[in-house]
Amino acid sequence: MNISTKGRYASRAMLELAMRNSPEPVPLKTIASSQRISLKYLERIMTSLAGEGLVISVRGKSGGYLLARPAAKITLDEIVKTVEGDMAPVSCVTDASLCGRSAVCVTRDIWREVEDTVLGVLRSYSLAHLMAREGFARQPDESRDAPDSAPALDTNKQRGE
Amino acid sequence: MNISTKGRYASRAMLELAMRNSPEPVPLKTIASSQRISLKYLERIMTSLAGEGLVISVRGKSGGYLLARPAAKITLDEIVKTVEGDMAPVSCVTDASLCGRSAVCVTRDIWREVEDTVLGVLRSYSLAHLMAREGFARQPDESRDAPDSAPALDTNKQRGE
DNA sequence: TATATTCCTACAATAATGGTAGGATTTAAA
DNA sequence: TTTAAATCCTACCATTATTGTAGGAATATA
Ligand code: FES
Ligand code: FES
Repeated sequence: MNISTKGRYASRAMLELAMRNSPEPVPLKTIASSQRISLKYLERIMTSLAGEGLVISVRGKSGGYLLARPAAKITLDEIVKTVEGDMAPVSCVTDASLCGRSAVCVTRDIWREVEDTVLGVLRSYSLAHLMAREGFARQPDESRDAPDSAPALDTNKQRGE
Repeated sequence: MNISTKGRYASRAMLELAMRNSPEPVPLKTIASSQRISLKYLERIMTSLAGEGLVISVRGKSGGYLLARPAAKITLDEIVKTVEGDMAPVSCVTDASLCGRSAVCVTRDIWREVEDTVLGVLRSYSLAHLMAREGFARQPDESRDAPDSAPALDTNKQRGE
């Protein structure tokens, strides 16, 4: 029962992308250093996210990555699923032919329920939700008294694996 | 996101133990062959279940294993947890010191929620539930018309991984 | 005593994870 | 036009986890 570094790195990178909310593409060098993730590894991760249409990649100088949709429309299950691949805790849930007599298997339904439940939890969180948790939640009316020094985000914020 | 063979083998072995409902200890040789699990591997799995008090082991000739409690009182989460170990999808959920700044980490709470949810699903299934799904559900009043020939369970029933 | 069992520990083959390395390609800026 | 900064691609590799196997020691019954 593991969510590998890929899933966690991808989540953190996407969250940072959301928080920066930059109109210009953000280069991975920036995110890699702020999140302390190997650049090369992160490249591969982001490439697959781009392939799935969650981010838009801009090549060439002053290129980088942009969220493909508003942060409120990107949920964790999408991110985790694309980088982790199949989320079924047992392979036969996805492909019944892998197990001998899957038709009569009792536990299979339960593994399936486990998968559905996990994805349900992840689907209930969008990047916007996560941003709100970070304390960047002063959307509607500026009501909360924010610290004067704008929370800079330069040094490794939300570090921690 | 995986439940390894240990968790699945343990579940199937326990289910078979429940279905046999034998007053005499059932030797692993029997279960291993009926479930097509390596005997030596199964030994190790059952030993840890015994250590956790889910089954009772009887050593020596004509020994074997017995459920330590009625099938209705043993849930899947206990089985899976003991053989799989920590079920947290990310290690810092269990031990916060493993992640740098876990105090300010947003995603950590979510990984924790994932773990809780999975365990919740597993906890909602007892061995008795699983037996019922197998069609051995004639508990309360013998109302359902059971096949005359007692369902023998000898050949590999509920095979499939 | 012979036999059938659990218990214990060490080893090993395979697969998955978590990267690194080295470039090729693209594109904006100088 | 050149240079530099970025993504893209693919192959390799080290480490760890998984999934067992092997061989016997301990235990208890018949
Ligand atoms: S059929 Fe795959 S777990 Fe039973
Ligand atoms: S502190 Fe471990 S995931 Fe954030």
